[in-house]
Amino acid sequence: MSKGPQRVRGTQDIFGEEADRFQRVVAAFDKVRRLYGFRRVETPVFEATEVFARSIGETSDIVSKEMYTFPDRGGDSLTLRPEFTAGLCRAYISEGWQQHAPVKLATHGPVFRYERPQKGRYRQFHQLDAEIIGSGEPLADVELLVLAHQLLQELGITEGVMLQLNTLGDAATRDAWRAALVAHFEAHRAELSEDSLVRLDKNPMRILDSKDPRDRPAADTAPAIDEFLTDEARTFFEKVTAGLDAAGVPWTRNARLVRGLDYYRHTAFEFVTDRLGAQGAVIAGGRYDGLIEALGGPPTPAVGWAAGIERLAMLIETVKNRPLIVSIIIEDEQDRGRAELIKARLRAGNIAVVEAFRGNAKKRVEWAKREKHDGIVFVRPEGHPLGAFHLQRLDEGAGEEHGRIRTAVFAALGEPMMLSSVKSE
RNA sequence: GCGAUCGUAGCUCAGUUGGUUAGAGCAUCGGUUUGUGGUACCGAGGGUCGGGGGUUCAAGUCCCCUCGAUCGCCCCA
Repeated sequence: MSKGPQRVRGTQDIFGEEADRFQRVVAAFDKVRRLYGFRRVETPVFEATEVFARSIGETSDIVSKEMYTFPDRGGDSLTLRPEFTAGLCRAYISEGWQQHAPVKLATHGPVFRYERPQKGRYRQFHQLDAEIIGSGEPLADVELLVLAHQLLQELGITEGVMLQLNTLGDAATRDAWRAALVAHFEAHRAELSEDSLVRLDKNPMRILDSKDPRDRPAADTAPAIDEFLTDEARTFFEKVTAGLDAAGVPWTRNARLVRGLDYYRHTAFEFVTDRLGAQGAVIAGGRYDGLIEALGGPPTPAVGWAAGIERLAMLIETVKNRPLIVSIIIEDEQDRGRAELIKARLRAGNIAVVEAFRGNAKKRVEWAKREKHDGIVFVRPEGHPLGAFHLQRLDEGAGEEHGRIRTAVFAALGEPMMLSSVKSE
């Protein structure tokens, strides 16, 4: 189409109402995380490649195919963060945050994955992230889930999103279950899809949630993890579910919800919607008690989740209750001084004021209407018999709104008679 | 990496079985009427029809390649 540089694939320029919704998600998260005592942290957008490679497993082809990795000038390999967790764990180790343990952390920002874009999926996208590092208590899992639930409530996402919950058990449980799964699928090798035959070697648990109908019979008859839960693991999961019930957070068990990497233990969960096509997970997380140790730190239990800001933003309504905004229109630049005074007073009164930079009065009126401003303040010439300005309200219907803009503008402009007089209704 | 659909002015789109100088609305710019409760009037600028190649007397319209978009598969830390 047009010449000049183009947006690179999988990136987005977020503008206008979409940007407002994006910001609303972030604001809600910031509000809620404070209510739970999560501390805001900022970590680098890139890390040594090793941080992510070790967190994901060096053998995984995620590392080679789906991360933005590049050498810096000194020859070190760096990687744009594909998630927050690994970087936060690195910081926990390298910055001595162990002294704060258990520490509750919240952050948000861009993350990067080299993937094919599709609905709700970008190469640079944005996440909210909450982690509790240094606590192995089921209470920590519960608190994160209640926090996530409240975030959705805060955003008005009350329908069409369900919390799916599972347990992966402790290390002993996981190993036993995995072995049983492999044995089961090996026995049904002939029935599996080509994709699942590959999964059998690389990531057998993923066969459980395969979308290929050919895999369903074998997947549906696969041994359930419950048969392998140790007493400790079972007790842990029961405490989590009991906590959710006590907090009034609805959930459903999804025994096929799995995590491929070995350091995941116990709780795994996703808040899932059917409103976003194939990318249905809006908040996902779990307990990763083995990760920090894998990164070279001390054995440290931890649990956390991440949420896609774009996906949440797609689920919320247009921002309502925006602050009042008025257009100011002057007819003659000679009135500039008075106009600036009025603008300053309105803004001091918490009323947003904008002024079209060009066009005659007619065009400016049309612009204000098009932009759906709440009103127009016409600045009158010096000595005008009807006063210094005239307020025209542009709001639709809503009688309450009518009064609101009038009251607010007159209050902000203070003693209107000092500016001259104000036209009454 | 794979598949399907799509790609015409800044934006949203029309463009008949391929046929003369490619259209509309909105936006932009200019002017008229004006002096104000979302649509007054007139006019103008703006497109090598994503890019390249091919078929044809003739291609926005057909074929191939390429790039991009959308949705899905794989993957999903």
